[in-house]
Amino acid sequence: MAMKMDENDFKILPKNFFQQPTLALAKSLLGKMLVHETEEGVSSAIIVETEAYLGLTDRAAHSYGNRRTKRTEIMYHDAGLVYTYQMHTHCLLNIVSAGIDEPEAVLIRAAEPYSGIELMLKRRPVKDMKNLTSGPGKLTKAMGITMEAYGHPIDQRPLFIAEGVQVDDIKTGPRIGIPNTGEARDYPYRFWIADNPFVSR
DNA sequence: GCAAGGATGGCG
DNA sequence: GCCATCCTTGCG
Repeated sequence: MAMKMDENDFKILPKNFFQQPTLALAKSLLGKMLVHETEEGVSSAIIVETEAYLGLTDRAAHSYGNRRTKRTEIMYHDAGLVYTYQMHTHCLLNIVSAGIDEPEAVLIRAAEPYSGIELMLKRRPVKDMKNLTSGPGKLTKAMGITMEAYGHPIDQRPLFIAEGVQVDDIKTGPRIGIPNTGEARDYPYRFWIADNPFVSR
């Protein structure tokens, strides 16, 4: 009988993994496993694209200029908490980074389906598999991640990040979709795994 | 109150 | 490249 994958095989990354500088964390998250356990089942995907948002001085960040609102409040708290917010009709997933009152975060932009693919296709039917999780709104839909995740510690079930695969070739470039943020538009705060087909655009 | 504007996705 | 869509924000 063949070995079967189950949620117990995932090695959850501890809280201190998220306590590193935001740019370093954004890179470190590439190749890691994003896992969500729900009543419908378990789905997981390998993170292949991230973006860093550096808070107070980064005009593209929601917390730019110390804008502490109900929405951004969680960014001012501990590294490793989930910052979800709605963009148009979608929920976007971020991991809070840096220290208390340093409102920085890493946006998870794209992932490669790993397990629970049937379940993900049920949540988000697509003809081409390349479309399943190749964008920040796509991956949350496919993995059943909603605004309910706001404030959740990402080192705990049912939504967590685990050890994944070795990554050797990381690409860097400007972030996506922030045209009106002055010079911040060109900051090289976007990271992705070279040649991975699930990277957005 | 209300208008403006997105860290998007899908279609042409 | 265009637009549907809907919540958050800032201002009146």
